[in-house]
Amino acid sequence: MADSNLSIQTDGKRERLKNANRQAILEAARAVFARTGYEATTVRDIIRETKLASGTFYNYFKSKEEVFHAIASSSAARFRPHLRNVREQSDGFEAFIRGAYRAYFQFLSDENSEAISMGAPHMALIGVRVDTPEMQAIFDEIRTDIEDMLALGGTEKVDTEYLAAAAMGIARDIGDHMLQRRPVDVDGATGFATALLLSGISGVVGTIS
Amino acid sequence: MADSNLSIQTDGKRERLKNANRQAILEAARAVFARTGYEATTVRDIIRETKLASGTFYNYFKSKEEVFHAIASSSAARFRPHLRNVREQSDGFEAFIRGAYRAYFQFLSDENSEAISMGAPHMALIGVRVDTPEMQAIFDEIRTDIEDMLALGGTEKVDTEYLAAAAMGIARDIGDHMLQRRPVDVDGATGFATALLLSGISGVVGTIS
DNA sequence: AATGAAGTTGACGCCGTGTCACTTTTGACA
DNA sequence: TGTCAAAAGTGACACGGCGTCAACTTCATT
Repeated sequence: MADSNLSIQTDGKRERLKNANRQAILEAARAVFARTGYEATTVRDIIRETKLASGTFYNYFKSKEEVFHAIASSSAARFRPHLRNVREQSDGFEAFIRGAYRAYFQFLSDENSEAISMGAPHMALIGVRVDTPEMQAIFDEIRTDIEDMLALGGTEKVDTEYLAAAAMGIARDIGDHMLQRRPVDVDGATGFATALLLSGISGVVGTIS
Repeated sequence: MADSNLSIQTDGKRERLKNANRQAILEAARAVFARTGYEATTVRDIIRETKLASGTFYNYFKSKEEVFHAIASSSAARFRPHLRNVREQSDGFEAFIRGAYRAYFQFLSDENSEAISMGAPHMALIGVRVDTPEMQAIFDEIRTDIEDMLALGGTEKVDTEYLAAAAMGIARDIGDHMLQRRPVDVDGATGFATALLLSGISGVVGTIS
């Protein structure tokens, strides 16, 4: 048969080119969104930053919205390994929570460092709430982590969905405010969020509505 | 002079008409956003739901984005009195927090009741994060409330900006999840958020980064 | 009733979108 | 190395939403 070396071949000029183009579009989109703001940018604005023609854009993405989701997804995908590290290296619940918050705030700071150094002209991508499958996956992962950890502790039942939601809500909003301050203080945000959540949990254990 | 009855006159067919038109556009926009989703709706879609011509839209709003902000602002503006009631009628910090969360979750439930009963086809307006001056005002109000209440208790210094941010982050995310559950349980969400925040605060008092 | 100001109307020009027929590039096979 | 089909790139074009504006209608004032 002809499937000796089908499917995923990273070699071959074709594949490399396709990959490079996709990356070029993503990078251009990232830059333009940051500079111009999501609403105001057009597909042409994005493609103009690359060497490609307008039609080529549509070989890779269906619309500007899809590029945006791809960026958000890749952002979430890049975060997951950090979270995995934290989970594996943490000894106990408190360490996990602290590590997860630190990882998130650090990640946020890194991802927005460009926008921060530019004085955040369009506040980059923060403030835009996205709900991709990747995001959902992270939520589920965190919820499961919390469930596992609390189960180990032999504590009573908790509404882990609400708890995970609250943990992420805290992260999101404190993160936004952290990015507004100069200098950006990852440790401060981490300490605050961790202390708040850990103390808070003791209040909701046994409070399954 | 002719300024006997200038400025704000609610009577007069002219004023009434203008007001009615503005309301009609807002209501139509609300409906179309809920049905079609924000991104997909066009100004024409909105105006088609009214008896007005396309050009008239622009006598009232600069763009679809501006209508959206007006809706969000009015939503926030309608919430503020509830918050004021809570503040005035609450005796002590705990009562205030609980009252504020209950007011918010109840408000959220009411505002989205239409979308909820329709099975939330486009999840209405939730999931879209807006940052209008009205929203900012609510944030400031809550932050000030927290500062005042904590000062009365004679507690140590707290990073009230982060605390207010966390309080609102908790509200937002738990609120979103509350709306996904059937039946929508305002009391459950209120209890959870209140318990979490109140216990959590004891962890951050004295933790000013 | 007359008049001007305020508000409405919808056709129009502009511009971004997404498509598609055509061209160029790539890699398989001889 | 030359041939060829499949894959990818290109940009002109038709379509549709946007915002404007000159003409028109309604309102309020004298």
